[in-house]
Amino acid sequence: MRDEDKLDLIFGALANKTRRAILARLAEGEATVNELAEPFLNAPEDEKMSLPAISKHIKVLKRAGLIIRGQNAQYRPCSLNVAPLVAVSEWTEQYRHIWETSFDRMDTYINQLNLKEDDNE
Amino acid sequence: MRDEDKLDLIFGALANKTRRAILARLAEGEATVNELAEPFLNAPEDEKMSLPAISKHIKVLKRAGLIIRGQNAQYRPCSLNVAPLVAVSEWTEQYRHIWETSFDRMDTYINQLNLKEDDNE
DNA sequence: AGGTTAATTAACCACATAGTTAAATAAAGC
DNA sequence: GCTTTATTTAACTATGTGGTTAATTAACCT
Repeated sequence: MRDEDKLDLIFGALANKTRRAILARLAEGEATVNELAEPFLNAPEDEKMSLPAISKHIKVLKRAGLIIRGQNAQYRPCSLNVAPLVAVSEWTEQYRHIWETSFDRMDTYINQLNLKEDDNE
Repeated sequence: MRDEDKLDLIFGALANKTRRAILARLAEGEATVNELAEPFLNAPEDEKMSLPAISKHIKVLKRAGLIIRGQNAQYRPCSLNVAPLVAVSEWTEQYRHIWETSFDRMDTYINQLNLKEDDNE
């Protein structure tokens, strides 16, 4: 698979709040699926989620290379792999000169305006 | 919409090679839909794409706030808005200390191994 | 008014995501 | 061997993505 195409999987994996939360948790150290799921099992109604749902999210993260699975008895702990995040960082770097050169604050302003308009469409 | 949820749209918009190519083109200056579509209309078989396809991609990019539309006669030029890219950059920054502290090269190595294994699954 | 150009929308298809509940697998511990 | 614990898979539903071709809208130019 080409590097360019890996970015599809990586960005796709990051395009979900639950998965980003899982990564944030893994940044503090490896965890089992149950540990990762725990905060979602007993969560406010609108954020509640089942174990298989988390299991699927983990699959997506693994496919993107963002996590590595271990094996320890019946536990299959997840740990964060930062390499794809480095790839994302490098990708965004190519645009840095644009927002550092000139219309930084103005762009931000227009963007906020723009998102508000979108809400009415 | 919360900032956290905007990231869903932003990462989702970036999770596609065609859309990233459109952004790369826009980094060089504003362009009309036809101008953006041109390289895809006459492309090698496997990359060929129609105008409406590009139009849809632009819609996704606009929803994520990555492009701003102008209006000039029947032209509706697109221009890049970097604010969401700044948001992505800031999001990845929170992980930088992890890959800068220790197992940088090792993580990368494991990741590559990992992706190869995935191909066989 | 009629035609050209730019761009979007409609209607459709195939497939992926995101979730559910229920069943299956795998290893551990009596 | 049977039960418990950890995790995944199956089967299903609803919705989003990514593409197509054909039709529509919008503004310009004679």
